[in-house]
Amino acid sequence: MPSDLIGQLNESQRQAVLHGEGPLLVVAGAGTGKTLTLVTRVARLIEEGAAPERMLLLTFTRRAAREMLARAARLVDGPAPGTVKVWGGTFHAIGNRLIRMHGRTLGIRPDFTVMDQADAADLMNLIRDELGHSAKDRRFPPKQTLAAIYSRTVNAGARLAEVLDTAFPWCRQEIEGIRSIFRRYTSRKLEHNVLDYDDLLLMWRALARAPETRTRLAGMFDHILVDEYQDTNVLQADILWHMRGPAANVTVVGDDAQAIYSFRSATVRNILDFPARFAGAHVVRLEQNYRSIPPILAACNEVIALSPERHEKTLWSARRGGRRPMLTTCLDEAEQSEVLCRNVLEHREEGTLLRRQAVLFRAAHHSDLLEVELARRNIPFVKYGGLKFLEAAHVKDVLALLRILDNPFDEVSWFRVLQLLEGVGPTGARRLMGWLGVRRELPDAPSPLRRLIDGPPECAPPVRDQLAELGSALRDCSTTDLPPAAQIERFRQFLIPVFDRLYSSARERLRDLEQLEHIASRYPSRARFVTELTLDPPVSTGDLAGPPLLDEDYLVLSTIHSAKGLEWDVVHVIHAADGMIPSDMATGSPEEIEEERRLLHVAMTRARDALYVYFPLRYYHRPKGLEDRHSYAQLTRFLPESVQALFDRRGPEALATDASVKAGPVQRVPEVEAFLASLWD
DNA sequence: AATATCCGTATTTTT
DNA sequence: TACGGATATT
Repeated sequence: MPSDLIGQLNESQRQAVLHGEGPLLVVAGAGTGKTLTLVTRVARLIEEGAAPERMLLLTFTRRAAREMLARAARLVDGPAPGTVKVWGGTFHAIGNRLIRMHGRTLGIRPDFTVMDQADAADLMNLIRDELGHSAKDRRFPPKQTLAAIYSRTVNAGARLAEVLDTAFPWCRQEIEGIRSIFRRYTSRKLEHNVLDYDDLLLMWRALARAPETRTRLAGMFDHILVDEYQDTNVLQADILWHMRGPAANVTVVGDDAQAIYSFRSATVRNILDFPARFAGAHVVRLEQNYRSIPPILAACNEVIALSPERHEKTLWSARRGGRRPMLTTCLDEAEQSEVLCRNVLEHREEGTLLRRQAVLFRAAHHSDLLEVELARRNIPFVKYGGLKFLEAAHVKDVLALLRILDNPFDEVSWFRVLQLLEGVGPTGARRLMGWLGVRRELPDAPSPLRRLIDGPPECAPPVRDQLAELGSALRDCSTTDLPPAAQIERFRQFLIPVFDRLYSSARERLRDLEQLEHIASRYPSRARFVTELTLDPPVSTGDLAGPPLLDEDYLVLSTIHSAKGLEWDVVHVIHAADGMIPSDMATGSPEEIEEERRLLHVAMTRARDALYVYFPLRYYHRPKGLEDRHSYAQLTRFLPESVQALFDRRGPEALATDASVKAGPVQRVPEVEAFLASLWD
């Protein structure tokens, strides 16, 4: 390792990089060079002879893992071929790999399919119907809620009753029904060779604990490094504990002031308890911020200082000068979009590329209006977070077809696919599934896929013909070794008439399938493609059809959650109103509110040179309606006077301009009225 | 009995 | 926008 690399680090960073054997906790505030430190540590370990293929780098997203490994490779000596052998990815992605390698010991076949949360919800729904909880006499939690309750319970390792009490009190009376659904849900997944997200962690932990495999797993890695440790949950901490190996060379990096994933059962206790659990852990704190100019950092510090919890760091800036952040009060959302666009373009004029600027918001739909305005002004953008490509109905349709080929006993996929046929609804699909034998009664039952291909069942001719079509599409894709892209192409042919019948925007949806085909062409096998798509879906949706070309400039729109770990020169935080941040879905308990405060802190600390916070005064309730129903919002409670004092302020423009120009309630213009009257009265 | 269709509503955040 | 619920249609 070139010594000047070490020389560029500050004292704390150097300590973290040079730390020898044993557990290490790096408490790293926002913008303190956490990634640089982690990457340099990886590079140094390799330089000193650590085997890359015996290192594991766990990050929050695959994107982060890829980026870090690429940077580490550059540090070692150019794009070193050795570095890419480092195991890197999310807990879920690594779990997926390990379970495919060693799962047989637990009775899991290596060709299992992975369900995303929407699939999990669909299976819950299927079971809910079976158990008769869909009766209308009383309301039972809807499928997404069931999936959410399940996931939270499993990840927290808590009793169902407890989780219901604390997080889902309105479902408390239904606990018996929920329990019976969960029981069947669990066994059903095993029978059908399907794992959900949570299983990837559960089974990994089971492997790491099982007498037959635990030594092998704990012996796989000499070094394990975990990024964003404050956002891991109990299950993940357990996994780390069991995987730690004899030397316990475990490095975790995190910041309790940036914990924003408690809805996924993440707990800051993991980071707080790390020194106790991993005895002899060395602790390093990074407090020097290299990212933001001092006035921005001052505002960020003040926001988090108001948190009643103890955050033992105060960040100080290594940079000088700069302008204070701007708090802009807008009349309404429309004005917010307008002012924002102007600011964005102004910065671009001054030389800040659009992609060095980001708009951050609490919930995915908060940018809806802005997106319209950006499109109108021809400002290109990419949106991260929110509805994913593969949550769109048509993408799920083709994915279900692909899944059936890999796992002919995938109930959820059959249920979806069969309902694509005209004249087949939920009931018809269930009957057909019975005929196909999708619910595997015997361990070595014949494949439903074979049954369909060999000859359609006795049923009404229109359905039978469509089944034959479906069968031939499935056969074409299963018997030859078509590459994944060609299989999608084949299914697209099958889906053209289906989409025309089912969806109003059939053409756009079919275009999306071409997009999918394009993505698939990068994958060697269908199974790989489907799994990787589930674990690491493309980020943008719909009409944007794929990532913009690399040399194109685009503004970044992102939920605050998806902005984690990233930075931009100019950051715009919109909807800084109570009810948005904190979301009024999250004001139930003090803990929830504190998490919302950290969320705002995370958003603000993404900014390097300029920070804008926008607050619309007025919200309209019926976007479509003609009536002018609106209410007035309060500035977010996280920006009280003491924090506002650190901002420059700009008021609502419409009020600031000359009073006579201000648009009142609709004006009467007699001349126009008279003209119109002449046309139709 | 099953499917199609319409309407109102509520909608966080992610692997 | 997608879901659940209710009603209309086959």
